[in-house]
Amino acid sequence: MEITKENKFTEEQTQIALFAKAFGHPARVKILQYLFESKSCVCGDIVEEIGLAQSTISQHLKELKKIGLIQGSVDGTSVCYCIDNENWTKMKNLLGEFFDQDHEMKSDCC
Amino acid sequence: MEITKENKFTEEQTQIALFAKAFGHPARVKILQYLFESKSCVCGDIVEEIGLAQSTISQHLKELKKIGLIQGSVDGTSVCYCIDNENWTKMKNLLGEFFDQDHEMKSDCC
DNA sequence: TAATTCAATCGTAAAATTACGATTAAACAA
DNA sequence: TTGTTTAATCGTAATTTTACGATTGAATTA
Repeated sequence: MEITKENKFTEEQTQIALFAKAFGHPARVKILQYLFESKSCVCGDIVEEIGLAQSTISQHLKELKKIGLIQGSVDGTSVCYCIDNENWTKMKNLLGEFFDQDHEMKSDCC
Repeated sequence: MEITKENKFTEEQTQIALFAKAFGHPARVKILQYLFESKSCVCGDIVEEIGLAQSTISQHLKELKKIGLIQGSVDGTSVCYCIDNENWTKMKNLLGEFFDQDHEMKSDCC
């Protein structure tokens, strides 16, 4: 998604797409589920859990961090990742509203 | 997403990612919003509305159809697209459950 | 200090996505 | 029948994504 075509879409449309993209790969879905379910959130544990190379997981974590869904805090030589609850809620509200469009459906053709 | 790595992820994780991917581009977000809001759902009108080439829109519509979120019905020389409400609901439930994980959060580190 | 551990980054290759113009095929109109 | 309209498909280029091994850098341990 280039910056140059942002005029074609609203901020909201772009933001929905960016959030959705974060869930658009099963590895990132699994990482997020793991962060919710597990007591541990250490990067090394995530690597073992998901079953992809360490550098690949690092890339996925970077993306999730960039969009704001997770945070990482350094703890010695390891890094602990966890859900950013504030942004998770924002995401839920934005996507939730988008999903609930079917309740105010105006269209009647087809 | 190759088929070969499906063993690394559950059906559910893969399905969540596939649905999310459908929303992972602002053009498809806009198309879906248009289909909900507008009385018209003719392909040509969508092309005008979004502001991308006809062939590009056709590709996006194909993806949305493939994942099952929309249906297309031929009407003369034009094609009328609309939301597949049954699958939209399935998607809402699946993604909604995924989003609501924060309510049963077990993790407490960080 | 030297060796070790952990995760980020680099470099790179393969695959997927996005976009467009051109062409095709089907339905309709003259 | 011939021409027109509409949307799908084809071919292709540019960009992005995904994945991996190798390297780096920071913190810890011996």
